[in-house]
Formats: sequence, C-alpha cells, structure tokens
Amino acid sequence: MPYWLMKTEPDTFSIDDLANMPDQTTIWDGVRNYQARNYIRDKIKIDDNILIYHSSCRNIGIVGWATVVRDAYPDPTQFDPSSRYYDPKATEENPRWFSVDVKFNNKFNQLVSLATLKDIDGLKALPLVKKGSRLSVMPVSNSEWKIINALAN
DNA sequence: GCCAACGTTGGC
DNA sequence: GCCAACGTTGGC
Repeated sequence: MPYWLMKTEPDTFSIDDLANMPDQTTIWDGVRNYQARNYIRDKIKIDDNILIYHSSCRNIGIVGWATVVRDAYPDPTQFDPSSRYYDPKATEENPRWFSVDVKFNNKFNQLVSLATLKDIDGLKALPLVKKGSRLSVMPVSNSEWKIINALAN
C-alpha cells in the first residue's frame, strides 16, 4: 500500500484539529503546487496512508498519520472568491486544484523531529530532508515508512 | 523576523 | 522559450 507525507502548518490546521473533526475526517484543501497537485490527482488513492508533518512552527516534524478515505476531487476553495486559496483561472469545467479526504489514524507518542529525520541514512532520498525542498505532498517508500514508525516508538 | 531557495508569472 | 522580477515557503 502506498505511503505519502503531507505538510501542514499547525497554526492553521494541526493533527489535533484533525482528531477533533467530526468523524475525525477532513478535506485536504489548499494545495497550490503542481507537483503536489499531480500526486493528489493522479496517484493518491483510498486506503493510502499519510504521514502528517508540522511545518513553520515551534516543534517541526512528523506527528502522526492519517488514511485517505476519498479519492481526488476538485478543491472547492479554488472557486470561492472569499477563500485565500481562490484561483480566478480555475473553472468548474476545468479545475486546476484537487483535494482528497483524510481520516485521523494515530498520533505518535513522540514527534519525529526534522533534525532526527535528517540524521538517518535511510531517509536521505526523502524530498523533505533535502535542502531547499518545498514540496508539500510527497511519496514515502515502504522502508522509509518503517524507519519513521520505528523512530516514533 | 530574516532571508535563502524555490516556483510562477509575464514581457519580450 | 528565455529569464528577470516577484511572491511564497519554511527553517532558523
């Protein structure tokens, strides 16, 4: 089963916010990067697992994981002029941006910090730890998933 | 808050 | 199609 990692700013939406949602489920909206969009639209499927990463905050790192419960569909915020994610060039007939729904699964007992991730040889290929990488949705291999789960316990 | 690195835009 | 200018990301 494929694995992924998605970034979120906890000040905007944290893993605790996800755990507190009705049915512990939310739309993952606001992705506005083409490479990340392509993963969401074309690759990410129901039952795939998603590591949740907190960025731009005090405690940076992977905090837990969720599971995809709905395949890609047009991100409604692109059509909403009042949304910060509004995109005037997107149309219902020709949407640019896509979302999936994700459901909370587990919060790690301890955060796996970015500094820790950068220190592990088996994680060097992960875009997250590469200098200058800004990709907000990325694939995670089976072995990377295992390493990260081991670090979380 | 700073700023390096990156992705996108738009003039040519 | 190039590339300068701009806006954004995200660690520190």
